[in-house]
Amino acid sequence: MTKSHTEESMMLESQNTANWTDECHSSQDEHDMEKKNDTMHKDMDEEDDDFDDEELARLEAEDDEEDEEEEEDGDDTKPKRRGPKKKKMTKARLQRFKLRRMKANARERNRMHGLNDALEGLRKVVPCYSKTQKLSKIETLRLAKNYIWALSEILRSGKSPDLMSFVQALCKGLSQPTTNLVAGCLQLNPRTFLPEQSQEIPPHMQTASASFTAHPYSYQTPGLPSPPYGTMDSSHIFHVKPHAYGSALEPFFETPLTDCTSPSFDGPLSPPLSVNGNFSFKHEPSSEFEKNYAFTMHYQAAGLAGPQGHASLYASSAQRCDIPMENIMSYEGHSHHERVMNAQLNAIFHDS
DNA sequence: TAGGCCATCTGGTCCT
DNA sequence: AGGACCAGATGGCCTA
Repeated sequence: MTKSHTEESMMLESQNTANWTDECHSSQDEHDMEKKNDTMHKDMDEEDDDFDDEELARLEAEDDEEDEEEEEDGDDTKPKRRGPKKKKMTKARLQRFKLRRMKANARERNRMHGLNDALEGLRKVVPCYSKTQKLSKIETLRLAKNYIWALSEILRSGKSPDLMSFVQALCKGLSQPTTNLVAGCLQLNPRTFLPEQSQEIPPHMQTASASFTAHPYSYQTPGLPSPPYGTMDSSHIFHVKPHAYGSALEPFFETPLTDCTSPSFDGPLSPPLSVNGNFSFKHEPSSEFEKNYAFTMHYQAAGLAGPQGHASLYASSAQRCDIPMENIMSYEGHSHHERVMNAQLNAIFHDS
């Protein structure tokens, strides 16, 4: 503590801690109560705000009176102590301290709520949003960082990466469950693109995705904690309706296609070609919505001003879709977000 | 039951 | 002096 002792800490020093906590009816009790009833938070916060000024003024007044009493009580026989005078822990001071603490707690709660709101906003704009299985805070930040990096890499190079390397970049350093979640959102099998799982990057990716796999800001996460929910069963991931091409898009990457109608694949993925069929719709967009919901929608939904460049960049490609929309998205019932996201990816891999 | 995640409280520090 | 920010501690909830 570099600052001189605060009044509160001095009081604490002079008080028996046990008595202190008894008198203060344990802040943890308050904490427990709060946890049980969320509405109580708001009540508490409001109470704090309403109560404070008046009460504080009253307590200050009481405090002054007691200070005067203290001075009168001063005993000349006792040796004078050096340093800051420790004020006696009066009832008024105790109350005042409690009051300050309550105010500080309320502020801290609000601050954290604001932080969480911001994080929730971030969750909504990273390419994997599920209300039922929310990304953890740390995973949200990691995914956001990867996403930013991946997008800026696209801008920087002016080239579209192939889907695999894009997803690899997104999933860099993410936990297995998050990777599965991202894969689920993208209708991919994480086994097919995760070096950690598949051990090696498929040869066709080594050339096409050099810049993407060499993540300059990649952080090594040795011993990345394995979350308790463990590996998601693939049945959670691939909620794709039966499809003319097979049961899911997963096989697309195990038996890659050059296009939708001729399921064969050889040679390296070149960005535009490689993903052409995978994120395409079979029908022409029938509505303005379908034509335009690409990136602009994404940003609008997030309450952000959509970057003009992106909007125009991605708008056109949404019209090249071949695959029925309803077959694209079905994960966890969040089809809208996923449609939007797939449209973005679709655009990314079409426009170069 | 262990471990991960989270919300909250708390005291310290810095800034205005 | 008071508020913002931060990090440590704690306990609850949830899932494997």
